[in-house]
Amino acid sequence: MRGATTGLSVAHGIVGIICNGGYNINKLCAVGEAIACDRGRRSGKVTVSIREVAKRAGVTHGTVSKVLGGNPKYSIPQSTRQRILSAVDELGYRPNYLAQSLKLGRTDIYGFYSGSRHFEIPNAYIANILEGLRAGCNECEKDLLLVGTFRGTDPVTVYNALANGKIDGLVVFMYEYDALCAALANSSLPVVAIVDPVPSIPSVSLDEQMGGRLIAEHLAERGHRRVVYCTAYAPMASALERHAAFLREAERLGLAVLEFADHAGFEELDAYMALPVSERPTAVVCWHDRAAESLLGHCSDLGISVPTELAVIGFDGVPFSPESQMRLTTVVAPWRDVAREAVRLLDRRVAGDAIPPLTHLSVEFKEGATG
Amino acid sequence: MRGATTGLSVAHGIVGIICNGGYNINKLCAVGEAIACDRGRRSGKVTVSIREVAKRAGVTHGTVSKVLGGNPKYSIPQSTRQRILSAVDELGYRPNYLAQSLKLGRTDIYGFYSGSRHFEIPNAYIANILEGLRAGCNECEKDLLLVGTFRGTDPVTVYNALANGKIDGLVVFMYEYDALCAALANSSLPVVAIVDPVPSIPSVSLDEQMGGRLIAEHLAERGHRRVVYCTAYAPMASALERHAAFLREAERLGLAVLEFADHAGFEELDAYMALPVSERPTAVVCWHDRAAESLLGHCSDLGISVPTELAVIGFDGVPFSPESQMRLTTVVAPWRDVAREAVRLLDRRVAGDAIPPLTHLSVEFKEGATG
DNA sequence: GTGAAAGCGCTAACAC
DNA sequence: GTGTTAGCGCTTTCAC
Repeated sequence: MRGATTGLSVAHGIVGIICNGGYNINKLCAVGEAIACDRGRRSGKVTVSIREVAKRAGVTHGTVSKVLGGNPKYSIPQSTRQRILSAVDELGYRPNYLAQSLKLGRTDIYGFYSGSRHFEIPNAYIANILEGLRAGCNECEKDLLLVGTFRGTDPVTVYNALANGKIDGLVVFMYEYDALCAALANSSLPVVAIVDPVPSIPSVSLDEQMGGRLIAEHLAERGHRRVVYCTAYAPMASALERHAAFLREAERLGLAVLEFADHAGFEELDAYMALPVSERPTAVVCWHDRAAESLLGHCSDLGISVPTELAVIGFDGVPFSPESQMRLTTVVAPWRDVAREAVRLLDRRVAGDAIPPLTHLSVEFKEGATG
Repeated sequence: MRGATTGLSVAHGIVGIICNGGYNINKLCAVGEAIACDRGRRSGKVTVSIREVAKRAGVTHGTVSKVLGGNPKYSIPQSTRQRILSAVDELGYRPNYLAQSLKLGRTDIYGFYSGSRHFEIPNAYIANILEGLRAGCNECEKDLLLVGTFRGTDPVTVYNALANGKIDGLVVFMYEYDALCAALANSSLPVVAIVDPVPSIPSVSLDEQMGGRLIAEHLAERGHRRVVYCTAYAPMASALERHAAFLREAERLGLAVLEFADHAGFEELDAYMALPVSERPTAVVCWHDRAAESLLGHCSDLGISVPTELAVIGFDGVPFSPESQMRLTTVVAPWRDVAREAVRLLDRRVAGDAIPPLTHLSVEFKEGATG
């Protein structure tokens, strides 16, 4: 048995040793800073500014700025530069981002705003989107600001919270009929929409046509003739487009399509299932995996065997942990990539490039055990 | 069958109708803004400032500031106030956050930084932490900045990126032996650590003592005599503390404990399982659910039946979707609450209150089907 | 090569 | 009640 308890008992000691040994603490916790700790934030000067560095180095603050800015256009001799850098070190000077940003009109922060009422990060679909945003921001070296929803729903207030200089660009996730869209579209703030494409805002979304088509083809191939489509609780452009594509393809393939709405419970579906066998649907296409999972529960409750009696097809395919994932037949949507691509486009847009109004990412049919 | 296709075909039309009908577009997309769109950001003045509002209202910018600031200390007559508000409306003025923040020394943004190399949002554990941060920030009306990791690992650089005025407070998630800790502890930036407690930084974490104890008690109750503890890949204070608590309690209860490390594969465990029955362990306690899930896979591969031959206990209990979650016996950790509590404390700290150096949240034993 | 000065947009103390 | 002014910390143009 190994001595893990020993490791624990000295754990606090380790901190001091490693920290003091490894780095110049003066650089991290400088004189000015220590004073600041004592006084608290409100009583007087807390941070050391460029002017104090200048004084200590015997130059003016303009010169300090030139050295620190690193613009090769100004040639500052090594001696002065060295004096300034020493002063920076000794005083523990750190440039104030706010002042810098105000002057430069740039914050190096991208924002994300979701108007969705159903926004919950542990929802794997959302988590993947956030991960994509994070990855994208890391790539282009920006921090990511999650703009809070506490401001309510008044578009003017929300817009003001978004377009006030705090961020250099914005990724949004909202319905195209949100009043905010018009404002953002006309704003000078670079914006990219994800998931639900928004007209007049560059958007990154799934190839919903492909999604709808793949599902219809699969069902037809499997010999289904009558199927049910379970629609979204809200008229989201992306879901509608997939729905329409599905219907088009279903018609072409001779599939009869019944419908019921996700939010309305299973009464309608139950009614369909009570039809005589000749008229009874043999598959349900759900607008997303969660609806499909809930339906599977319902089938299990009613003793409907899946997929023999009823096939169930989802849409999303966001991997939970591989082991725990249900073997749902679904269409895998690259949410992570959607978000990351959005940030990449945003970055190009911010840099002044033109970007495509609409970017579609392919989806992939994934045959599971439910249909 | 319902006509969803109709809804789709007019979808784009809806935008205009709803947006124009519902709100004052001038407020959202004002004159100055429209011009800005044309010119782009770099060519000249983009935003309308308080001075332009002042000019239009026939007052000075100081007066405008007073009206907009809403400080009751200054009493501005209705007539002037009205003129100013109209000008604000007509010009589509929005206060510049950067300027405001620079002046006030406050950004209304809380930051989150994770030094962990394993930071991936789709990991349910992380997702729940982020959700807690989001909820907490929403409660105290702050935006949440995810500080990127692209700056590398040099503590000076990272520290500069954190303590530069960009945020009012910080929640961190890192090992206590990270060099950054010392810097943050001495910084004037209010900081709260989560998950792994950091000495000298107020921390919110789980009651690991309780976690370790609950597991040992459960195993003893179930009649186990020889168990294996699967340890973390890194010496995290929280995991070490739980481990130690488990060992203590196990000893008290007369449980023999073998060990193996998560990262080292299953060779050690296999060796234990090859022992004669009298010496063979009957349960494995994993330092977190992921390790447990992976172990379950291993057992399944080797034909070891769980929990008959070997009980498997996890730690985390973050719910994936309820339907898809494995029925793992585990200890449920309230990650969401840990993060939310951290933000609440941070908010109090920023307001000037004293906050406890250490906050522990209770965990809950959850009996599943694996032990 | 370095200094002086203007100004980013805002708030707040002080004067009238 | 309103105007004036200083200044938050920084960058950058223009003199010297």
